[in-house]
Amino acid sequence: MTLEDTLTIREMCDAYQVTPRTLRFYEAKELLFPIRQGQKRLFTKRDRARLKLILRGKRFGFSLEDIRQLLDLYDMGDQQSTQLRRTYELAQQRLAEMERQRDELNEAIGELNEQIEWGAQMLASMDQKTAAA
Amino acid sequence: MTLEDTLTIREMCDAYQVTPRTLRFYEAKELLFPIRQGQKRLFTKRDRARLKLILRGKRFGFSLEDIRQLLDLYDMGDQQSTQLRRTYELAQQRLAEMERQRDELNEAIGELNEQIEWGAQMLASMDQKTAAA
DNA sequence: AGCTTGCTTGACGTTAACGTAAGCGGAACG
DNA sequence: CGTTCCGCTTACGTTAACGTCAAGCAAGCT
Repeated sequence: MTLEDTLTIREMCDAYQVTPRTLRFYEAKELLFPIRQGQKRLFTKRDRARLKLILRGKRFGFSLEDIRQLLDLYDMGDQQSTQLRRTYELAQQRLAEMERQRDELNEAIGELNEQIEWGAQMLASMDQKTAAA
Repeated sequence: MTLEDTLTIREMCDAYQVTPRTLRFYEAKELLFPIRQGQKRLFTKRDRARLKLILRGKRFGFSLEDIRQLLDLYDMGDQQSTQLRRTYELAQQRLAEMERQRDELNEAIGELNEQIEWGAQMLASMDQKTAAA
């Protein structure tokens, strides 16, 4: 029974496709805070929510350190406004950075497309030769 | 006089905003092939063309090893079309990957914006309180 | 008791793309 | 001739995000 609604390390691994090493690593980096039952880790609902966000962040190309900062934005209930404001600014910086990255990526996609078309034409002409022979 | 139309390592660095270490590194990785005059490297027109492509490739997020393969696409006079086709496919894969990343990034930007608005409203209400006091 | 299985904590290994420092060889300048 | 540049090679250092042992406890099965 999962009375406490917690998962063992292995259950977490199976559920999220990560290794035990990864989960312990994230704990060491203060991204997760599993509780202990004796020696063993038990991952709570909160840990699962955080892990989802961590994995999403990673797909976006954020570093774990960046992610740790963003995670704090989600948890903050009613902190000092100075602290909140600082985090707010941090989020805006990230956003600007992300938009810049997106724009560069779009530009790169355009250029790469040109290159590919170039290569495609070359391939087409070679195919013609091959077909002729 | 640049009779031979070659650049020294420092001229290259200034021209392309890279360090000497980087150029030597690229040579070691067989991305560039400067000729030698005694001990010193001299970078030819071909090296300059390749370096441009290397730097562009890096902006696209290719690894140096990927780039080395792509570079061969440019040099290939009339190689096997199989090889050319492989490289062409590699570029397309990369493009798909980049588009996927861009889409995820856009999604993330949207979500992050929501969070920020949330935080902004909270800040606004706190400012009102502060002003009232 | 003995063995296996699962989890734990170190601690060292790995990859990419360079940075950085040490030490040496010529060339140019005063 | 001494010093200052510039460049060369060799080689160790760096960062991120884990992988991969090593060694050891605790529980459960037989």
